[in-house]
Amino acid sequence: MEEQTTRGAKPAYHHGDLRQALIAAAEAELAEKGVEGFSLRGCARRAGVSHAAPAHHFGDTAGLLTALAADGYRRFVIAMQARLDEIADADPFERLVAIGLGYIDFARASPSLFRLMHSSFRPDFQSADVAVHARDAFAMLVGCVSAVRGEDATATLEGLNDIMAAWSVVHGMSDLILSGRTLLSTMQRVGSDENLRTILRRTLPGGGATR
Amino acid sequence: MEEQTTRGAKPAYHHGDLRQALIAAAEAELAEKGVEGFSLRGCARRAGVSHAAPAHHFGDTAGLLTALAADGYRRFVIAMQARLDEIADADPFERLVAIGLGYIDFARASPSLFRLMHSSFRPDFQSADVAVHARDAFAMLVGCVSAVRGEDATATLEGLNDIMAAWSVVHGMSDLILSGRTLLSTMQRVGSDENLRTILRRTLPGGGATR
DNA sequence: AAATCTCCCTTGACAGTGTCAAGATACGAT
DNA sequence: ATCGTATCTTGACACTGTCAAGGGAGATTT
Repeated sequence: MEEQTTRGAKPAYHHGDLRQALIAAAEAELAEKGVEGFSLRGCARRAGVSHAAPAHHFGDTAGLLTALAADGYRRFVIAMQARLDEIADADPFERLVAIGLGYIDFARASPSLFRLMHSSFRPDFQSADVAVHARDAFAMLVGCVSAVRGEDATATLEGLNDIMAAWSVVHGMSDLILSGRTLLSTMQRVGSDENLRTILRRTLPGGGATR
Repeated sequence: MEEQTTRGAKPAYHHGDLRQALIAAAEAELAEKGVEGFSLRGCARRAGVSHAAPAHHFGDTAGLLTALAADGYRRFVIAMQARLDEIADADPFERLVAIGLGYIDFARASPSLFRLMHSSFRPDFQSADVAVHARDAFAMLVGCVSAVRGEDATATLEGLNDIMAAWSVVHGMSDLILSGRTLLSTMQRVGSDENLRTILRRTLPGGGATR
């Protein structure tokens, strides 16, 4: 039974599964060198193949980075879902806080991947592989904000503004923590998980004094 | 009267003022190619000098990018100050909103420079030139948040959290707008200046329902 | 005024990069 | 068993950043 013609995890020709091995190598390369130090030939070396081998599977550097970003968004959704699963709480606002913490979890766990997904233009974000997971992530956000508001948040300007506000807070916190040159993030108290939760509770739409 | 020994705008030897010309060329290169497409030799070509000329003034690529980032932070402060100047309002909270709008102004006006300053590790952020202006920017934020709270915001955990929250909202909005792949920022209504002000008024600490 | 000095910049080279073309190799199918 | 095709390698090209060495113009000294 054939799965896919082009993308599927074809069993093994020479290498085993070079496509997957290259993605793993690329993630190591990315984590170690960052987006700006990323090298296609470096990935090939890590995987133990010739310098032109990646081209056959991914076309060019952008293609490999696109595959990385796609996998990143997939795991991004998982990270947010994990925070949702660990609370039995069905309170909509607490669920919004939870995905915010998951968002930050992901950024901290995979800083270079996060940067690739949000601050680079090298991957092709129009790619279907990326778009499908990115939309999932966006849908989680919209869903949680909608639940808090008790209406489809995309229907009204106020709802859209709440989406924008929630996304901004969480994304901004993640990015500031990653840049690491904030005086704040280096202070243990401010960057602690519990304190981040406090900030989110006070700042996310539907929380704070509004609550 | 000598100004500085190393950095001063020494009048002209062969070129006129190559150092300044290179910075201008570098900014054009950055705006056109982005951080990831930035090329030192490209800057030299733009300035009409040989490929190794920049090295003498800036050492290496990181040196030139550091100079760019330093100038970026300088103008970053100016952009925030401009928004402060245009309101006669002395209300502390409105002043906080104003610097937030200035922050976003800068990001929109110089997206690549903004990215260089916040999402790259190539410039040397320990450099004194960068640090001095970056600290000015941070001081503006701390000052405005402190004014809203009526106390030194860095003195208490709640104050630090307000700083973190305010910074996160504004930085996140800027970054999301730049990435441009948010459904939101493409919608005229959400990205409009007046609507951004509305969001900030509702989200920044000391505003919204708290107010 | 002439020679020297010093700084600015150029030239040339090297290792490394991404990408393309062509060839070798091994698997699956006929 | 032969063929076909997907997989990978080899080689080449233009490009990059960085280093070493040299040339040339202003300033300084004798």
